[in-house]
Amino acid sequence: MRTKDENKLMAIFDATVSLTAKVGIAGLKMSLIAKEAEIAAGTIYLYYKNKKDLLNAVYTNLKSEGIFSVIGKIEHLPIQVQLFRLWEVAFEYHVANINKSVFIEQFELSPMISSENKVMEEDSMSYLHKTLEEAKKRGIVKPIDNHIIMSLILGFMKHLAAQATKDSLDTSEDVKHLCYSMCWNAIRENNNE
Amino acid sequence: MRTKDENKLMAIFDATVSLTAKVGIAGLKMSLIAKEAEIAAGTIYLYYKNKKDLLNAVYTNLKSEGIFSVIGKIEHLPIQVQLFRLWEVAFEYHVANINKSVFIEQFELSPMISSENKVMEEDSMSYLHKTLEEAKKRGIVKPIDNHIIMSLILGFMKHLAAQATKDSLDTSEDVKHLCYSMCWNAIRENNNE
Amino acid sequence: MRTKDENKLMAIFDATVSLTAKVGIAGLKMSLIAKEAEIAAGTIYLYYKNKKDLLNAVYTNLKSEGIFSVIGKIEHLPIQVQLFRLWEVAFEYHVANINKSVFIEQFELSPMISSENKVMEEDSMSYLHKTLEEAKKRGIVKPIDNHIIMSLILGFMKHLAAQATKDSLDTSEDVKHLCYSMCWNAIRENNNE
Amino acid sequence: MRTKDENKLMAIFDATVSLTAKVGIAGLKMSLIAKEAEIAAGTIYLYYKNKKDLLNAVYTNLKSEGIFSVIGKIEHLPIQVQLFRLWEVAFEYHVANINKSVFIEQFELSPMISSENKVMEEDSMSYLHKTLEEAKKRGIVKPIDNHIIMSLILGFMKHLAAQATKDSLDTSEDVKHLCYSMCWNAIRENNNE
DNA sequence: TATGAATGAGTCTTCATTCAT
DNA sequence: TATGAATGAAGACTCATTCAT
Repeated sequence: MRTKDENKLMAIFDATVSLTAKVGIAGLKMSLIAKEAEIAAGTIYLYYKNKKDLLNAVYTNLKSEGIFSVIGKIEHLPIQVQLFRLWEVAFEYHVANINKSVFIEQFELSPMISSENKVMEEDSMSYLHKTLEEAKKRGIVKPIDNHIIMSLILGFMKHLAAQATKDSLDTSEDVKHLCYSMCWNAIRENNNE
Repeated sequence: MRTKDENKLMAIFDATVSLTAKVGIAGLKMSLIAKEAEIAAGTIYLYYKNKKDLLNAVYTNLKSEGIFSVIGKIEHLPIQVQLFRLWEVAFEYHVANINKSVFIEQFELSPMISSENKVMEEDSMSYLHKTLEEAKKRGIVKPIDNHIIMSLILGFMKHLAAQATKDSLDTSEDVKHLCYSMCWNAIRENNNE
Repeated sequence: MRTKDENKLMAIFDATVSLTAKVGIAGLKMSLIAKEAEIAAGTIYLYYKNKKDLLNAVYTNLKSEGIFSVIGKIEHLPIQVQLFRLWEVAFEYHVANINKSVFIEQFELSPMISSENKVMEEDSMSYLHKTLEEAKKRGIVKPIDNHIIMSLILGFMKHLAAQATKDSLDTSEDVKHLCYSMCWNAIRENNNE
Repeated sequence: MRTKDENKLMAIFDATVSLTAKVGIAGLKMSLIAKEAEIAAGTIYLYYKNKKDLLNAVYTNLKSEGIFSVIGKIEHLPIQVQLFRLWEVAFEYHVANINKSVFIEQFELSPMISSENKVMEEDSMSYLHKTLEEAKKRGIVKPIDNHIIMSLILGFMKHLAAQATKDSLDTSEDVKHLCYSMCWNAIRENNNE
């Protein structure tokens, strides 16, 4: 492995993601990416066949990046605690990587997305999916369609993360607990109303 | 003489919004807009100075379009019912107008947004804002920062609306009630946990 | 003859000439001509087949307009006086009609000039031409090629007229006499040096 | 890497001037300039921001190009001889560079001229200006306003140069002497008439 | 491999001309 | 006949990609 090359590849990758968050997919120019990555425009073509290829490679990479890969063993914990850990990890990922979320969002609607990527299913959420199913089976969480539950959790999370970035909102431990408890109240069984 | 056709303005407007949802802001070409609006490319320039102007006009218009303008008098209703009505109207708007949401999202990050529009504050939500404050004052809703509450409501709503369009999810009356109750459980006081 | 039409024709003609002097042939737009002539753009096409036709018609007209048509009988006068009258008339024409000179100059180099007009010979000067030949024959004027003499006279005249317009130079009777005497000294026989 | 080619700048410059003389400012297209300069259309934009900039740069350059910069020391010569040298140099410049004169003339009336260039004063003539003043002071040249003298000299010169190009007139040493003597007779003191 | 000047296909935009009124 | 909105061909300009160094 040539370290030099790996660095350039990484630089191009990072430049692409962070620039998209700055100028949008419509403002993303090869020359800009090159400048951000501190290389020459022509150099990008030593690593990627063309712009479409570059963007699709970045996208594939981001999509297959497991959000929960950092999480340790948690199966032994009470399911409610498991859910909190998952939520927390996902939230922290979103706050720390809004650029990635933005890139994904922008790219998915762009004309450059390949047909393979168009059908690509986000699977980093399957872990959460399974845990929710388990919780429903045990009667801890209401038997709501997972699409809806995950819309609540992810929609809330992404929106908040976006706000957090834009308006530099506070994302302290307290806020995280509060937000999680909101989600929890929304989906848990027995709100005894 | 042919009289200047107000419909054309509308057609351009609609074409711009729906095309953006179809091909993204990066794929939005004047010639495409013209074709979608069933006019000649040059005609657009009778109504808008250039592409940037067109997009900014569409954006301004969408942003100032009051989501809640359709709502009747509701101040006399119990605040919980008011909140449901607001939620319902917003949700229905989002489902019916995802294209608009998509356009706004895409455009806000594009290099074509004018500096005036960059600072534009969405004010169609002030109604919801006020009602939430009132509810908090009365102790019906938890004293949570409105940014967070609205992130929950809007994030959830937008995500669900997007899903609904993409995967043609069901958005029946039941689903609406369910989703609203989830939101409500998340924010109401007295979940007696 | 419909007076109405004649007026419009004239208005278009005048607008074309004066606009060219204002914005140059490169800035001459049909819409501008229409506005200057206070008619609608489409109306021009009732009188001229297209832009090229209009400009060529204006050009032909200007070129065949005899500068000396206003001059009375002068053959009986001494040739020196004849020459002065010719010079004076030409000068006054140029000062009063710089726009026309400008149009001719600009149009002759434009891609819109027709091949017929390209070969068109300015014949309004033939009168001057003949008189000069006569003067040379009589030994009053030096036997210099008419091209050169007329370059002196016309070049000087046009340049001065252009200056006069631009810097609003004085063109009093005195100045005219001075300028003419300069020309005269340049071409007359017997400067006994 | 290909090094930025100074020749290209020159080629664009030359192409612009000579094309204007060929097709007029109204026929001047970026694609034509590129073809004439034997480069790609896009390449022009590496050197100039846009068409307006290119033309104004060419203009500024031409205007500040000192016609008399080639002239050697002549102050020690009799003023009459100095004047002849100046005239000769100017004439030769005009004959050799009609394209430049044509460009200047065409451009000054075009809508693309910048406001800075609009007020730009031709200063390459200040040398001639000074010499004329000196000659008038010494009583060699008639005390005529310099505007007028220079109109005679320049108007004559430009007209003749234009004729020379169009009708391939002879511009031999003899012709130059003849023309200069005509100018001289027009302005010198003591024509003892 | 790395560079960035050069290229030219593809957009945006203008404006002569048409056409419905 | 007169209008000016609408058209679309043509020209300006951008930017992904190539290529000489």
